[in-house]
Amino acid sequence: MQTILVVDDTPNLRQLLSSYLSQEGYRVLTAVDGREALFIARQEKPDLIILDLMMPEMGGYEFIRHHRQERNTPIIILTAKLEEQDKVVGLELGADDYLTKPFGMRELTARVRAVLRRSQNSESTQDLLRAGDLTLDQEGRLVQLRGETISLTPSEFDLLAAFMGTPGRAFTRLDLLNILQGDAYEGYERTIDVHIRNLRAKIELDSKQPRYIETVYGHGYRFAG
Amino acid sequence: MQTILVVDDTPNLRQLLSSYLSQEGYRVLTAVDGREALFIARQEKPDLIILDLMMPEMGGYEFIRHHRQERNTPIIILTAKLEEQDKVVGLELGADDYLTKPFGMRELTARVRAVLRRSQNSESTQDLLRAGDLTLDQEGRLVQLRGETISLTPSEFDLLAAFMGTPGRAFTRLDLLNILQGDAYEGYERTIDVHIRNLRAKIELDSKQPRYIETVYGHGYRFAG
DNA sequence: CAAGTTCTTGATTGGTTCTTGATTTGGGGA
DNA sequence: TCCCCAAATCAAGAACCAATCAAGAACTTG
Repeated sequence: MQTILVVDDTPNLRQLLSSYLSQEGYRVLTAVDGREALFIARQEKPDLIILDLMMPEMGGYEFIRHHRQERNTPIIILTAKLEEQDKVVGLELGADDYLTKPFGMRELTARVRAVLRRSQNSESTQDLLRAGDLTLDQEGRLVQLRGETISLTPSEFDLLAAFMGTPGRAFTRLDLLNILQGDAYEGYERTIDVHIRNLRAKIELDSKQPRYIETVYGHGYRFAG
Repeated sequence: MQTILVVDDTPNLRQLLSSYLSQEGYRVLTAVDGREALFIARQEKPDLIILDLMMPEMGGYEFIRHHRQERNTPIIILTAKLEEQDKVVGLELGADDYLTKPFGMRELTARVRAVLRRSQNSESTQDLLRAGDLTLDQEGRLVQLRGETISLTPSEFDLLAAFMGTPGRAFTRLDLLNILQGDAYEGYERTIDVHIRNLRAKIELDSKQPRYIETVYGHGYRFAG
């Protein structure tokens, strides 16, 4: 099932889109501004984002810029203004399509289907995760630190990918063991400590005061995002 | 240089689009109806088709249906009518975008660029793959290294084609086995190692320090791109 | 059908990574 | 501040992985 993230500050429109798209068989998430949208997009990795350009807090443009740094989820822009200028800027920024309000639901779903079909064919879904001066390429299993490719062991890479995939989450050691060994994990939680130690040695400037992988005392570890 | 085919029955519009797009650096061909468009498209294989839906002789819908049987060139639809109906049908038929008349030239070029950019990313059907001083011709199943044609076994060729088709991706051995034997693959992952070894012997200067086919420890192999 | 290729297999080797248990360091509550 | 438990560290053995080779099986081609 495909997931669509709707980002709009007006509750009515969120509600409308949400119910309509749900009926069409999509899983629909909503966010009220760019900030929340970024957060949800990181966690849920939606297949498509429908975005209102005019929003308080973090506006649409800004959201696109930030989000594009991390993923290239297709984006459909909603705009109230009929100005050509906006459309052009939006498309240049990397939006995949746009709709001017008011629009019909039939039209919307047609666009949604078209964009999703395209993005599935193109499958150039490069999974690039970024944080600070770290870049992790999931597809290529490559990690760069300040532009330099660094060499990680399989476990180190998998842990870092998990961390960067949901920055800010505090993982327990069991969570992490789970990631490394599947749910049939067994054995020592201390193993994780050693992997964390080795990872820190490779990516942190000062292992004593880690910038990326923080210790959550009594719980586990968290990636600062 | 990219080629755009403009299909419209009104000479004015053909002229306008043609001169504008030429200025933007595209090679522009024109056709007055669907019949002629099909003919030209077969010959010239344009990178993009801009199509007026309302045309005498063979109409826009019909053209799309016929053309899609042969290729999937991206198509932008022009429509005078503001009816939602048309847009929906057009998109369902496989158009990639549409514009309602009247439209601005800035808007048009933005769309053109956006659509071409998208289709280039997804163009995995490119016949000639290049990397460093390697050239792989999919259609002719030929590989050249520094201008010299080299001889690869079928498996070696298929592997190299897969690698060069998505450089930078880290394939697992199962991925590769899949490519060689279809999804009914069976048997030893070590088989892949041997193919890789033989491939390296043919294309790498120093198999110990491969420039093209890198080992991703604990995972598989990656073509450096 | 026979000769020549290509593919697969299994064993071996050298190297990397992971895990473990003991020990030291450090955080936080009483 | 002291005490307890959690986290960091270390080194060594175990487990794992990639490269390589040679021989036989499977496939192609004439």
